[in-house]
Amino acid sequence: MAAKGDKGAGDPARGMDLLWGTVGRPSRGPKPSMSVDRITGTAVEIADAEGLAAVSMQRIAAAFGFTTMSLYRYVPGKAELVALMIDTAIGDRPDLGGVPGGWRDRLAEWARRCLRLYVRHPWLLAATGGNRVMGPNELGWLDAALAVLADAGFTPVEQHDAFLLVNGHVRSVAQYTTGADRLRVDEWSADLGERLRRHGDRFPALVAAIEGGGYSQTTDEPLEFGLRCLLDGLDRLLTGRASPG
Amino acid sequence: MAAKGDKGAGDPARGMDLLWGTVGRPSRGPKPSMSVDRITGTAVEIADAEGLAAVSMQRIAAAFGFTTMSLYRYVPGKAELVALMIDTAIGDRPDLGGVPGGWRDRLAEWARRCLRLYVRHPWLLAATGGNRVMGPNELGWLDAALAVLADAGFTPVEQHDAFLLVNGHVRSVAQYTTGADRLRVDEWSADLGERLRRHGDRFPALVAAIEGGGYSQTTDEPLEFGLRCLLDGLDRLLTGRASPG
DNA sequence: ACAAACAGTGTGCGGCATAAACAATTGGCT
DNA sequence: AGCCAATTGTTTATGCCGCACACTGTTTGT
Repeated sequence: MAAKGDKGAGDPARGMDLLWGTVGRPSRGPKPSMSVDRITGTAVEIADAEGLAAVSMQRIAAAFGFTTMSLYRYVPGKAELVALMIDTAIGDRPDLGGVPGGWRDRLAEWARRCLRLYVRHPWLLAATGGNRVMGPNELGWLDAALAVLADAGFTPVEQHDAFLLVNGHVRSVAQYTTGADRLRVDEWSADLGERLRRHGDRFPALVAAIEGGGYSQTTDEPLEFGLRCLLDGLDRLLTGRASPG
Repeated sequence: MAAKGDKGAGDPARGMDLLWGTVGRPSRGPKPSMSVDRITGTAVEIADAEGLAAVSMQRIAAAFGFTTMSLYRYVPGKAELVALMIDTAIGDRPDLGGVPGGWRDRLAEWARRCLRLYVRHPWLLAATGGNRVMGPNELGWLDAALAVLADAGFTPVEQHDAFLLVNGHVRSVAQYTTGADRLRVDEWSADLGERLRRHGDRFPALVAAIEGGGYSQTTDEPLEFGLRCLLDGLDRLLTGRASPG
């Protein structure tokens, strides 16, 4: 008889407890052969190596030599497992205390470390695509950024909007640089170039830009360009308020 | 015997021809009951109403009263169909000729219309997540933005980086506002609030920001805030170059 | 000693994309 | 007019996927 407050393995609310590490281990019963951490860890390894699509319950279980269904003794479902993967890959909040300079340098450093995360785990972009519940580590990163912005003198709403802005830029650069299916893109890019040359009059600005210097090749250049613009704009907001004359 | 230049229904290179409308209709054989346009159209309708996950070959075929496999006579595979859906949903390039004001106003108008696209088709965000080949309509939107930036006096590389910046902001705001699985989020948000209150010391800036005014409720506010910052930063780049004294 | 709680297995369902072989239809060419 | 080749739509089957359910065996509190 399960009490109404129970959180069995199949309880969807257990996902939050897993995320926050507040899970009570049972006393009776056989000792578990695996653990949520080890399952999540191998899932992240698979995703890092072969992409998020390669992460299936069967694939993870096979890596342990167990059956697929055994995983459901540890994790309520795949959605919860992905949430765990995300928070694991994100890791501890960045320590921006030792960053020299002002709030601009600290926020820029936050962005650079965030981008490094997306580069290390290319699947993170797709996994964090939709609206979802943030885990403690993700909240930690959010808090670190908000702390910098609050210290700089922005209001709560401005902190929120500024975070959305910086985070969006990092994700945009990450998407531009970390190509998941580069192979198929290369396969078609020749065809695309051909068509662009044929329909050049339909895309004059695009053709002109490509011929006039193309696009950035390095990862850092687009990130730093955007950061400079962003921080300049945010700075203008602050200075305009400090000296309203 | 298929010649080496042939593009049958199963040929993956046919995807590009479908995207660009350069497809030769056969003369022999029965008259087709469906068309690529109608298939793509209903696929978009399904995605608009029930999300991208609801779009399956069987679902589309059932909407026509045909079998699943019949679709493969028109489309090489699902990936190509999604590409067609994207370019269909994006639609014709925006006409920014009639927008009063300078390049700032035109670029802002581009961003607003782009956001409207994501609001109208919430699945577009996820569908355009990874690296992929852009269709003619998407290239048109890109060209429209590059034209504004080129006219303002930015170099080709700057045009590219600035586009990445603006586009990223729009996508960021779109992700924040258009919640796909809002239900499950709401289901957990109460639990999250409880945990935030309990672990408040771990996220001081976050708690302070929430208690001090929360976050933006409207769609427009975060978009306009970010746009102002972005355009200010871009403007500074131009004016700094015009008067280097 | 016994029963409750738990771990891992086996089986099976419904859904997904898609490959292959097939019958029916149509038009170009002789 | 008639044939053949090209094309359409169907049938059938394969191999994935997440996951529900019933079952066996193990551990531990009482």
